[in-house]
Amino acid sequence: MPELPEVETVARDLRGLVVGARVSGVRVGWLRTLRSGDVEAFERAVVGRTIVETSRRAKLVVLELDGGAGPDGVPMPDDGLVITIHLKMTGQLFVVRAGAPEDPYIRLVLAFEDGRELRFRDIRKFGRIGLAWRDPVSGDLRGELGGGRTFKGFGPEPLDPGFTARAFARRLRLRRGRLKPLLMDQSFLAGVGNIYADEALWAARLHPLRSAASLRPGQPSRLYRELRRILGEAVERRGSSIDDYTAPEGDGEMQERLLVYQRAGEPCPRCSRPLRRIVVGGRSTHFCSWCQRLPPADRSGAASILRSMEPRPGRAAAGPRTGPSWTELGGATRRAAATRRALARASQAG
DNA sequence: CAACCGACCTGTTCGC
DNA sequence: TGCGAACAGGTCGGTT
Repeated sequence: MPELPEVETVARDLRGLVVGARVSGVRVGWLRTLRSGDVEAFERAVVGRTIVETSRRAKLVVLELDGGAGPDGVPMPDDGLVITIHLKMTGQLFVVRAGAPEDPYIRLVLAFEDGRELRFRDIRKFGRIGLAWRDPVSGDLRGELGGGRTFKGFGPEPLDPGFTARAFARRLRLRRGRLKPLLMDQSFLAGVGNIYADEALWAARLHPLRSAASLRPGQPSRLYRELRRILGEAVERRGSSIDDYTAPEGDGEMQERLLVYQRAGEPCPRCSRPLRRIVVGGRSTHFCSWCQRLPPADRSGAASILRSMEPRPGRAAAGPRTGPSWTELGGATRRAAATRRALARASQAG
């Protein structure tokens, strides 16, 4: 669930909690949480080093480390080593005192010399923690220590002041795919996931199945503008608290401002026609088929997807289930999620 | 290059 | 009431 705004919030919250903390030990509860799978190598690399900054790149939380100390206690030069944390869907980070009670979902712990711990909690075990390097020239993340895969190149940061509408349009011109998967392609643009892709496309009045090549003048800059506006507001509001997302210093409130995500069947805030849900690239996609038109050229390839669209009037009596009824479940789901988050926080509070 | 699928995981919710 | 299927979705690797 965490996308750019949520990960940014976690990185910012952590800054005040872990900058200056020196790593004294590592505890691994689920081996595959470590990208390299090599606990000893990870320990050797990070124990004795101090976290000097926290940041975000794409959907990665980045903990920047100093050079640590050599055998004789002499400070070692900064080699740009960083710890990378990908929360994937259910990852959470907490800072607590050592010995605080913990539940069975703690997958990795960084112990600090001051008696506190950074705990990575992840119900579904998809999250990954690794080691990488900050390239002194480009400033971007490089490689992976310990035999893990290298990061594929991340695209530009949508909120980077240097990322202009012109640069976005230029990038768009190089691609031919559909807009929704394109926005979520981390090598095209960094940090956008399912929620904010849907919101931005609706705000820009562009159909998720629209091909990038079919955009008319003015549309790329509109998409650029809406995407930045929504991501910016979401960062201000500390992200959307949906399902398992929570930040070290508390939930966000952007979920109250989401206009189409998980709102299939509800009236479109712009035209009042019912919002639709389709599956694109295996992911739920929410849009308004009136406000977000598909040009004839894009229709043939999209026909099979659009045929499975819901909600369908009068499908209650018979026929296969085509998907959950978000309209009726949204509230209950969100309440359950809030309860889950509260429990998670309580179990980490110590 | 683009699209799609299965794998990775567990908890929740749904239909029967 | 219980049971199994569907679903949530970020990313990677493989195939078409």
